[in-house]
Amino acid sequence: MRTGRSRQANGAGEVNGDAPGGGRQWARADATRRALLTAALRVFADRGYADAGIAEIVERSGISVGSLYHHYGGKAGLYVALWEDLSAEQEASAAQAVSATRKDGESDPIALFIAGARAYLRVCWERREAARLFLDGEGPSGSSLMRRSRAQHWIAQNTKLLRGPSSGEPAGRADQVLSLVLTTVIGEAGREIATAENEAEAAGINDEVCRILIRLAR
Amino acid sequence: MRTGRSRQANGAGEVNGDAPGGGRQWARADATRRALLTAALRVFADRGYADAGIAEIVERSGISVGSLYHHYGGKAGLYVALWEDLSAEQEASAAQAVSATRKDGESDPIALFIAGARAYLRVCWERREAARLFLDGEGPSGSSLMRRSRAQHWIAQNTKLLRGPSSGEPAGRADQVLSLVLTTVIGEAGREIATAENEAEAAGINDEVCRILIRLAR
DNA sequence: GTCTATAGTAAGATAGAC
DNA sequence: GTCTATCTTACTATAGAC
Repeated sequence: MRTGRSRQANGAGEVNGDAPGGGRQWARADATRRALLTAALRVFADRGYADAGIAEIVERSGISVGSLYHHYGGKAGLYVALWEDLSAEQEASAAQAVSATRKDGESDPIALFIAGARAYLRVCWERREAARLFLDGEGPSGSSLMRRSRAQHWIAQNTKLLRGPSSGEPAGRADQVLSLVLTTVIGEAGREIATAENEAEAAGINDEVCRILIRLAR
Repeated sequence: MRTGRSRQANGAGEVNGDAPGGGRQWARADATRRALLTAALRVFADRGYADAGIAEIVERSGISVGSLYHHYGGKAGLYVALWEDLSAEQEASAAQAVSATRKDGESDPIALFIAGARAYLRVCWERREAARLFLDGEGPSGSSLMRRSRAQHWIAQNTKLLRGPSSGEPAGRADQVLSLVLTTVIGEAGREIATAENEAEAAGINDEVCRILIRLAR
Protein backbone atom coordinates (compact mmCIF):
# COMPACT_ATOMS: atom_id res chain seq x y z
CA MET A 1 0.00 0.00 0.00
CA ARG A 2 1.41 3.36 -1.01
CA THR A 3 1.26 5.62 1.98
CA GLY A 4 3.29 8.65 1.02
CA ARG A 5 1.79 11.65 -0.63
CA SER A 6 3.22 13.19 -3.72
CA ARG A 7 3.87 16.55 -2.08
CA GLN A 8 4.05 17.25 1.60
CA ALA A 9 3.87 21.00 1.26
CA ASN A 10 4.27 23.28 -1.64
CA GLY A 11 5.69 26.42 -0.11
CA ALA A 12 7.75 28.79 -2.22
CA GLY A 13 10.05 26.05 -3.35
CA GLU A 14 10.36 27.36 -6.88
CA VAL A 15 13.32 29.67 -6.67
CA ASN A 16 12.56 31.32 -9.96
CA GLY A 17 8.84 30.98 -9.49
CA ASP A 18 7.89 34.65 -9.40
CA ALA A 19 6.35 34.19 -12.77
CA PRO A 20 3.05 35.89 -13.72
CA GLY A 21 0.37 34.76 -11.31
CA GLY A 22 2.62 35.07 -8.26
CA GLY A 23 2.22 32.53 -5.44
CA ARG A 24 -1.48 32.37 -6.28
CA GLN A 25 -0.93 29.58 -8.75
CA TRP A 26 -1.10 27.10 -5.87
CA ALA A 27 -4.36 28.38 -4.49
CA ARG A 28 -6.59 25.85 -6.20
CA ALA A 29 -4.40 22.90 -5.25
CA ASP A 30 -4.42 24.07 -1.65
CA ALA A 31 -8.18 24.31 -1.67
CA THR A 32 -8.34 20.79 -3.04
CA ARG A 33 -6.14 19.47 -0.28
CA ARG A 34 -8.11 21.28 2.38
CA ALA A 35 -11.39 19.94 1.03
CA LEU A 36 -10.02 16.42 1.02
CA LEU A 37 -8.66 16.64 4.54
CA THR A 38 -11.85 18.12 5.89
CA ALA A 39 -14.00 15.48 4.29
CA ALA A 40 -11.66 12.69 5.31
CA LEU A 41 -11.72 13.81 8.93
CA ARG A 42 -15.48 13.76 9.02
CA VAL A 43 -15.80 10.42 7.31
CA PHE A 44 -13.13 8.80 9.48
CA ALA A 45 -14.79 10.24 12.56
CA ASP A 46 -18.23 9.04 11.52
CA ARG A 47 -17.39 5.54 10.35
CA GLY A 48 -14.02 4.75 11.84
CA TYR A 49 -10.99 4.37 9.65
CA ALA A 50 -11.55 0.78 8.59
CA ASP A 51 -15.17 1.25 7.62
CA ALA A 52 -14.59 4.54 5.86
CA GLY A 53 -14.64 4.34 2.09
CA ILE A 54 -12.78 6.43 -0.40
CA ALA A 55 -16.10 6.82 -2.17
CA GLU A 56 -17.68 8.79 0.65
CA ILE A 57 -14.66 11.04 1.03
CA VAL A 58 -14.84 11.81 -2.66
CA GLU A 59 -18.54 12.45 -2.41
CA ARG A 60 -18.39 14.79 0.58
CA SER A 61 -15.36 16.70 -0.61
CA GLY A 62 -16.58 17.12 -4.16
CA ILE A 63 -13.05 16.22 -5.29
CA SER A 64 -12.31 13.36 -7.64
CA VAL A 65 -10.65 10.06 -6.81
CA GLY A 66 -7.83 10.90 -9.17
CA SER A 67 -6.99 14.08 -7.29
CA LEU A 68 -7.16 12.28 -4.02
CA TYR A 69 -4.57 9.77 -5.16
CA HIS A 70 -2.50 12.49 -6.74
CA HIS A 71 -2.17 14.39 -3.49
CA TYR A 72 -2.30 11.77 -0.79
CA GLY A 73 -1.69 8.45 -2.46
CA GLY A 74 -4.79 6.87 -0.92
CA LYS A 75 -6.79 6.42 2.21
CA ALA A 76 -3.84 5.79 4.48
CA GLY A 77 -2.12 8.91 3.23
CA LEU A 78 -5.09 11.03 4.21
CA TYR A 79 -5.05 9.56 7.68
CA VAL A 80 -1.36 10.22 8.07
CA ALA A 81 -1.71 13.77 6.84
CA LEU A 82 -4.46 14.47 9.36
CA TRP A 83 -2.35 12.99 12.09
CA GLU A 84 0.65 15.08 11.19
CA ASP A 85 -1.45 18.22 11.13
CA LEU A 86 -2.69 17.65 14.62
CA SER A 87 0.65 16.49 15.92
CA ALA A 88 2.39 19.53 14.58
CA GLU A 89 -0.14 21.80 16.20
CA GLN A 90 0.17 20.05 19.54
CA GLU A 91 3.93 20.09 19.46
CA ALA A 92 4.11 23.71 18.42
CA SER A 93 1.62 24.73 21.06
CA ALA A 94 3.46 22.92 23.81
CA ALA A 95 6.86 24.20 22.74
CA GLN A 96 5.57 27.71 22.56
CA ALA A 97 4.02 27.47 26.02
CA VAL A 98 7.22 26.17 27.51
CA SER A 99 9.33 28.89 26.01
CA ALA A 100 6.86 31.60 26.95
CA THR A 101 6.84 30.36 30.53
CA ARG A 102 10.59 30.30 30.55
CA LYS A 103 10.70 33.87 29.28
CA ASP A 104 8.45 34.83 32.18
CA GLY A 105 11.34 33.93 34.44
CA GLU A 106 10.21 30.45 35.40
CA SER A 107 13.06 27.98 35.52
CA ASP A 108 11.68 25.09 37.55
CA PRO A 109 11.66 22.09 35.18
CA ILE A 110 8.42 20.76 36.62
CA ALA A 111 6.63 24.05 36.12
CA LEU A 112 7.87 24.20 32.55
CA PHE A 113 6.77 20.65 31.94
CA ILE A 114 3.31 21.37 33.31
CA ALA A 115 2.99 24.42 31.10
CA GLY A 116 3.67 22.25 28.08
CA ALA A 117 1.24 19.60 29.23
CA ARG A 118 -1.52 22.16 29.71
CA ALA A 119 -1.00 23.53 26.24
CA TYR A 120 -1.09 20.05 24.74
CA LEU A 121 -4.31 19.25 26.55
CA ARG A 122 -5.87 22.51 25.46
CA VAL A 123 -5.29 21.56 21.84
CA CYS A 124 -6.87 18.18 22.56
CA TRP A 125 -10.03 20.03 23.53
CA GLU A 126 -9.95 22.64 20.78
CA ARG A 127 -9.41 20.06 18.07
CA ARG A 128 -11.31 17.31 19.76
CA GLU A 129 -12.85 15.86 16.63
CA ALA A 130 -9.43 15.11 15.22
CA ALA A 131 -7.97 14.16 18.58
CA ARG A 132 -10.66 11.55 19.13
CA LEU A 133 -9.86 9.94 15.83
CA PHE A 134 -6.28 9.26 16.82
CA LEU A 135 -6.63 8.68 20.51
CA ASP A 136 -9.23 6.02 19.92
CA GLY A 137 -6.55 4.24 18.03
CA GLU A 138 -7.91 2.64 14.89
CA GLY A 139 -6.03 3.50 11.79
CA PRO A 140 -4.24 2.00 8.83
CA SER A 141 -1.86 -0.86 9.26
CA GLY A 142 1.28 0.48 10.87
CA SER A 143 -0.28 3.61 12.31
CA SER A 144 0.11 2.43 15.87
CA LEU A 145 3.86 2.20 15.31
CA MET A 146 3.76 5.72 13.98
CA ARG A 147 1.96 6.94 17.07
CA ARG A 148 4.23 4.94 19.31
CA SER A 149 7.37 6.33 17.81
CA ARG A 150 6.06 9.85 18.15
CA ALA A 151 5.34 9.06 21.78
CA GLN A 152 8.91 7.89 22.23
CA HIS A 153 10.07 11.23 20.90
CA TRP A 154 7.91 13.05 23.41
CA ILE A 155 9.12 10.87 26.22
CA ALA A 156 12.72 11.59 25.35
CA GLN A 157 12.05 15.32 25.19
CA ASN A 158 10.22 15.27 28.48
CA THR A 159 12.99 13.32 30.12
CA LYS A 160 15.46 16.00 29.10
CA LEU A 161 13.16 18.81 30.15
CA LEU A 162 12.52 17.32 33.56
CA ARG A 163 16.15 16.76 34.41
CA GLY A 164 16.80 20.42 33.86
CA PRO A 165 19.78 22.09 32.22
CA SER A 166 22.15 20.40 34.67
CA SER A 167 23.46 16.82 34.63
CA GLY A 168 24.24 15.78 31.10
CA GLU A 169 24.56 12.19 32.25
CA PRO A 170 22.36 9.45 30.78
CA ALA A 171 19.05 8.91 32.50
CA GLY A 172 18.61 5.78 34.62
CA ARG A 173 15.71 3.40 34.40
CA ALA A 174 13.84 5.19 37.17
CA ASP A 175 13.97 8.43 35.19
CA GLN A 176 12.89 6.71 32.03
CA VAL A 177 9.98 4.90 33.60
CA LEU A 178 8.87 8.07 35.29
CA SER A 179 8.95 9.92 32.03
CA LEU A 180 7.08 7.11 30.33
CA VAL A 181 4.41 7.25 32.98
CA LEU A 182 4.08 11.01 32.79
CA THR A 183 3.75 10.97 29.04
CA THR A 184 1.25 8.13 29.17
CA VAL A 185 -0.84 9.94 31.70
CA ILE A 186 -0.91 13.03 29.54
CA GLY A 187 -1.97 10.97 26.57
CA GLU A 188 -4.77 9.32 28.47
CA ALA A 189 -5.87 12.66 29.81
CA GLY A 190 -5.97 13.92 26.25
CA ARG A 191 -8.37 11.15 25.37
CA GLU A 192 -10.63 11.94 28.29
CA ILE A 193 -10.60 15.62 27.48
CA ALA A 194 -11.28 15.05 23.80
CA THR A 195 -14.39 13.09 24.74
CA ALA A 196 -15.53 15.39 27.53
CA GLU A 197 -19.04 16.75 27.40
CA ASN A 198 -18.24 20.42 27.73
CA GLU A 199 -15.43 22.86 28.29
CA ALA A 200 -15.92 22.99 32.05
CA GLU A 201 -15.50 19.26 32.37
CA ALA A 202 -12.47 19.37 30.13
CA ALA A 203 -10.91 22.07 32.25
CA GLY A 204 -11.70 20.11 35.40
CA ILE A 205 -9.94 17.03 34.10
CA ASN A 206 -7.05 19.15 32.94
CA ASP A 207 -6.63 20.59 36.45
CA GLU A 208 -6.92 17.27 38.20
CA VAL A 209 -4.42 15.64 35.89
CA CYS A 210 -1.92 18.44 36.33
CA ARG A 211 -2.23 17.97 40.07
CA ILE A 212 -1.38 14.31 39.66
CA LEU A 213 1.50 15.09 37.34
CA ILE A 214 2.98 17.46 39.88
CA ARG A 215 2.65 14.86 42.57
CA LEU A 216 4.38 12.34 40.33
CA ALA A 217 7.13 14.51 38.99
CA ARG A 218 8.54 15.97 42.16
CA MET B 1 -19.01 -9.22 9.38
CA ARG B 2 -20.00 -12.02 11.68
CA THR B 3 -17.82 -11.85 14.73
CA GLY B 4 -19.29 -14.32 17.16
CA ARG B 5 -18.23 -17.91 17.23
CA SER B 6 -20.64 -20.75 17.08
CA ARG B 7 -19.58 -22.22 20.42
CA GLN B 8 -17.70 -20.47 23.15
CA ALA B 9 -16.86 -23.56 25.10
CA ASN B 10 -18.10 -27.05 24.95
CA GLY B 11 -17.67 -28.32 28.48
CA ALA B 12 -19.85 -31.12 29.79
CA GLY B 13 -22.98 -29.37 28.71
CA GLU B 14 -24.75 -32.54 27.63
CA VAL B 15 -26.51 -33.66 30.78
CA ASN B 16 -27.24 -37.11 29.45
CA GLY B 17 -24.01 -37.25 27.52
CA ASP B 18 -22.37 -40.20 29.25
CA ALA B 19 -22.96 -42.20 26.13
CA PRO B 20 -20.34 -44.55 24.74
CA GLY B 21 -17.17 -42.59 24.04
CA GLY B 22 -17.48 -40.52 27.21
CA GLY B 23 -16.45 -36.85 27.16
CA ARG B 24 -13.79 -37.80 24.67
CA GLN B 25 -16.09 -37.14 21.78
CA TRP B 26 -15.08 -33.46 21.89
CA ALA B 27 -11.39 -34.13 21.82
CA ARG B 28 -10.95 -33.65 18.10
CA ALA B 29 -12.95 -30.43 18.01
CA ASP B 30 -10.89 -29.07 20.88
CA ALA B 31 -7.68 -29.93 19.09
CA THR B 32 -9.01 -28.13 16.02
CA ARG B 33 -9.77 -25.02 18.02
CA ARG B 34 -6.38 -25.08 19.70
CA ALA B 35 -4.60 -25.48 16.39
CA LEU B 36 -6.52 -22.57 14.94
CA LEU B 37 -5.84 -20.30 17.89
CA THR B 38 -2.16 -21.15 17.97
CA ALA B 39 -1.74 -20.53 14.29
CA ALA B 40 -3.79 -17.35 14.41
CA LEU B 41 -1.69 -15.95 17.23
CA ARG B 42 1.50 -16.53 15.31
CA VAL B 43 0.19 -15.11 12.07
CA PHE B 44 -1.30 -12.04 13.74
CA ALA B 45 1.95 -11.53 15.61
CA ASP B 46 4.05 -11.88 12.46
CA ARG B 47 2.02 -9.79 10.05
CA GLY B 48 -0.20 -7.64 12.19
CA TYR B 49 -3.94 -8.19 12.23
CA ALA B 50 -4.79 -6.23 9.12
CA ASP B 51 -2.15 -7.84 6.95
CA ALA B 52 -2.83 -11.32 8.20
CA GLY B 53 -4.72 -13.51 5.77
CA ILE B 54 -7.06 -16.33 6.52
CA ALA B 55 -5.08 -18.33 4.00
CA GLU B 56 -1.93 -18.36 6.09
CA ILE B 57 -3.78 -19.29 9.25
CA VAL B 58 -5.32 -22.20 7.43
CA GLU B 59 -1.95 -23.21 6.06
CA ARG B 60 -0.09 -23.09 9.36
CA SER B 61 -2.81 -24.75 11.39
CA GLY B 62 -3.46 -27.48 8.89
CA ILE B 63 -7.18 -26.88 9.48
CA SER B 64 -9.57 -26.01 6.71
CA VAL B 65 -11.30 -22.71 6.04
CA GLY B 66 -14.64 -24.33 6.57
CA SER B 67 -13.73 -25.44 10.08
CA LEU B 68 -12.34 -22.04 10.87
CA TYR B 69 -15.62 -20.39 9.99
CA HIS B 70 -17.56 -23.09 11.76
CA HIS B 71 -15.79 -22.44 15.07
CA TYR B 72 -14.90 -18.79 15.02
CA GLY B 73 -16.93 -17.18 12.32
CA GLY B 74 -13.91 -15.60 10.67
CA LYS B 75 -10.73 -13.64 11.23
CA ALA B 76 -12.21 -11.22 13.73
CA GLY B 77 -13.64 -14.06 15.80
CA LEU B 78 -10.20 -15.59 16.14
CA TYR B 79 -8.80 -12.31 17.33
CA VAL B 80 -11.55 -11.88 19.88
CA ALA B 81 -11.14 -15.43 21.13
CA LEU B 82 -7.42 -14.87 21.65
CA TRP B 83 -8.12 -11.66 23.45
CA GLU B 84 -10.64 -13.25 25.75
CA ASP B 85 -8.27 -16.06 26.57
CA LEU B 86 -5.59 -13.67 27.67
CA SER B 87 -7.98 -11.35 29.43
CA ALA B 88 -9.46 -14.17 31.42
CA GLU B 89 -6.04 -15.35 32.50
CA GLN B 90 -5.00 -11.87 33.55
CA GLU B 91 -8.17 -11.24 35.48
CA ALA B 92 -8.08 -14.62 37.18
CA SER B 93 -4.46 -14.21 38.10
CA ALA B 94 -5.00 -10.76 39.56
CA ALA B 95 -8.09 -11.77 41.48
CA GLN B 96 -6.37 -14.81 42.87
CA ALA B 97 -3.37 -12.75 43.97
CA VAL B 98 -5.58 -10.22 45.72
CA SER B 99 -7.53 -12.83 47.59
CA ALA B 100 -4.41 -14.77 48.55
CA THR B 101 -2.83 -11.60 49.90
CA ARG B 102 -5.97 -10.84 51.80
CA LYS B 103 -5.96 -14.32 53.32
CA ASP B 104 -2.41 -13.67 54.46
CA GLY B 105 -3.87 -11.04 56.75
CA GLU B 106 -3.18 -8.00 54.60
CA SER B 107 -6.02 -5.51 54.62
CA ASP B 108 -4.44 -2.31 53.32
CA PRO B 109 -6.26 -1.51 50.06
CA ILE B 110 -3.11 -0.21 48.42
CA ALA B 111 -1.16 -3.35 49.23
CA LEU B 112 -3.98 -5.46 47.82
CA PHE B 113 -4.12 -3.34 44.71
CA ILE B 114 -0.38 -3.69 44.18
CA ALA B 115 -0.60 -7.44 44.59
CA GLY B 116 -3.15 -7.55 41.80
CA ALA B 117 -1.08 -5.28 39.60
CA ARG B 118 2.00 -7.44 40.05
CA ALA B 119 0.08 -10.55 39.09
CA TYR B 120 -1.32 -8.85 36.01
CA LEU B 121 2.12 -7.72 34.94
CA ARG B 122 3.57 -11.16 35.49
CA VAL B 123 1.05 -12.59 33.05
CA CYS B 124 2.03 -9.88 30.58
CA TRP B 125 5.54 -11.27 30.67
CA GLU B 126 4.63 -14.94 30.68
CA ARG B 127 2.29 -14.58 27.76
CA ARG B 128 4.16 -11.79 26.09
CA GLU B 129 3.56 -12.94 22.54
CA ALA B 130 -0.18 -12.62 23.00
CA ALA B 131 0.10 -9.53 25.16
CA ARG B 132 2.07 -7.69 22.51
CA LEU B 133 -0.59 -8.39 19.97
CA PHE B 134 -3.25 -6.59 21.96
CA LEU B 135 -1.21 -3.91 23.63
CA ASP B 136 0.12 -2.75 20.31
CA GLY B 137 -3.43 -2.07 19.45
CA GLU B 138 -4.21 -3.09 15.91
CA GLY B 139 -7.20 -5.31 15.59
CA PRO B 140 -10.51 -5.67 13.80
CA SER B 141 -12.83 -2.76 13.51
CA GLY B 142 -14.36 -2.18 16.92
CA SER B 143 -11.69 -3.97 18.88
CA SER B 144 -10.45 -0.80 20.49
CA LEU B 145 -13.91 -0.26 21.93
CA MET B 146 -13.79 -3.78 23.25
CA ARG B 147 -10.47 -3.11 24.93
CA ARG B 148 -11.65 0.22 26.19
CA SER B 149 -14.75 -1.17 27.77
CA ARG B 150 -12.76 -3.89 29.48
CA ALA B 151 -10.48 -1.16 30.80
CA GLN B 152 -13.50 0.69 32.17
CA HIS B 153 -14.45 -2.46 34.02
CA TRP B 154 -11.00 -2.67 35.55
CA ILE B 155 -11.04 0.95 36.50
CA ALA B 156 -14.34 0.53 38.28
CA GLN B 157 -13.09 -2.53 40.13
CA ASN B 158 -9.89 -0.78 41.12
CA THR B 159 -11.78 2.23 42.33
CA LYS B 160 -13.78 0.03 44.63
CA LEU B 161 -10.75 -1.88 45.81
CA LEU B 162 -8.78 1.25 46.59
CA ARG B 163 -11.50 2.88 48.63
CA GLY B 164 -11.54 -0.11 50.91
CA PRO B 165 -14.49 -1.86 52.47
CA SER B 166 -15.55 1.37 54.19
CA SER B 167 -17.39 4.33 52.67
CA GLY B 168 -20.03 3.06 50.30
CA GLU B 169 -20.47 6.58 48.95
CA PRO B 170 -20.01 7.36 45.26
CA ALA B 171 -16.47 8.26 44.17
CA GLY B 172 -15.70 11.88 43.26
CA ARG B 173 -13.87 13.01 40.17
CA ALA B 174 -10.53 12.99 41.94
CA ASP B 175 -11.00 9.34 42.83
CA GLN B 176 -12.08 8.48 39.33
CA VAL B 177 -9.23 10.28 37.65
CA LEU B 178 -6.78 8.69 40.04
CA SER B 179 -8.14 5.27 39.29
CA LEU B 180 -8.06 5.99 35.57
CA VAL B 181 -4.44 7.02 35.84
CA LEU B 182 -3.46 4.00 37.87
CA THR B 183 -5.11 1.61 35.48
CA THR B 184 -3.58 3.35 32.48
CA VAL B 185 -0.15 3.20 34.00
CA ILE B 186 -0.50 -0.50 34.62
CA GLY B 187 -1.57 -1.02 31.03
CA GLU B 188 1.38 0.90 29.69
CA ALA B 189 3.70 -0.97 32.01
CA GLY B 190 2.26 -4.18 30.61
CA ARG B 191 3.23 -3.09 27.15
CA GLU B 192 6.76 -2.29 28.20
CA ILE B 193 7.09 -5.58 30.01
CA ALA B 194 5.70 -7.57 27.12
CA THR B 195 8.37 -6.07 24.87
CA ALA B 196 11.19 -6.28 27.37
CA GLU B 197 14.37 -8.04 26.33
CA ASN B 198 14.62 -10.49 29.18
CA GLU B 199 13.08 -11.47 32.47
CA ALA B 200 15.40 -9.31 34.55
CA GLU B 201 14.43 -6.19 32.65
CA ALA B 202 10.78 -7.12 32.94
CA ALA B 203 11.11 -7.57 36.68
CA GLY B 204 12.94 -4.28 36.97
CA ILE B 205 10.19 -2.41 35.19
CA ASN B 206 7.62 -4.19 37.30
CA ASP B 207 9.34 -3.04 40.50
CA GLU B 208 9.80 0.50 39.36
CA VAL B 209 6.20 0.81 38.24
CA CYS B 210 4.89 -0.58 41.51
CA ARG B 211 6.95 2.03 43.32
CA ILE B 212 5.30 4.73 41.25
CA LEU B 213 1.87 3.25 41.80
CA ILE B 214 2.39 3.30 45.54
CA ARG B 215 3.50 6.88 45.37
CA LEU B 216 0.42 7.75 43.37
CA ALA B 217 -2.12 5.80 45.33
CA ARG B 218 -1.40 6.95 48.81
C1' DG C 1 -17.33 -31.52 12.53
C1' DT C 2 -14.49 -31.30 8.71
C1' DC C 3 -13.28 -30.61 4.11
C1' DT C 4 -12.89 -28.71 -1.05
C1' DA C 5 -14.26 -25.75 -4.29
C1' DT C 6 -16.44 -21.75 -5.58
C1' DA C 7 -18.90 -17.41 -5.44
C1' DG C 8 -19.58 -12.69 -4.37
C1' DT C 9 -18.31 -8.23 -3.42
C1' DA C 10 -16.32 -4.36 -2.52
C1' DA C 11 -12.66 -1.45 -2.26
C1' DG C 12 -8.49 0.36 -3.41
C1' DA C 13 -5.84 1.71 -7.12
C1' DT C 14 -4.54 3.04 -12.12
C1' DA C 15 -4.67 4.79 -16.96
C1' DG C 16 -5.01 8.28 -19.76
C1' DA C 17 -7.82 12.34 -21.64
C1' DC C 18 -8.34 17.29 -20.73
C1' DG D 1 -3.76 19.30 -11.32
C1' DT D 2 -8.02 17.41 -12.22
C1' DC D 3 -11.32 14.28 -13.88
C1' DT D 4 -14.01 9.83 -15.55
C1' DA D 5 -14.11 5.25 -16.32
C1' DT D 6 -12.34 0.89 -15.58
C1' DC D 7 -9.74 -2.91 -13.51
C1' DT D 8 -8.00 -6.25 -10.78
C1' DT D 9 -6.97 -8.31 -6.86
C1' DA D 10 -7.56 -10.40 -2.73
C1' DC D 11 -10.34 -11.69 0.73
C1' DT D 12 -14.31 -13.08 3.17
C1' DA D 13 -17.95 -16.16 3.29
C1' DT D 14 -21.02 -20.01 1.69
C1' DA D 15 -22.62 -24.39 -0.35
C1' DG D 16 -22.71 -28.95 -0.13
C1' DA D 17 -20.25 -33.65 -0.07
C1' DC D 18 -18.24 -36.84 3.33
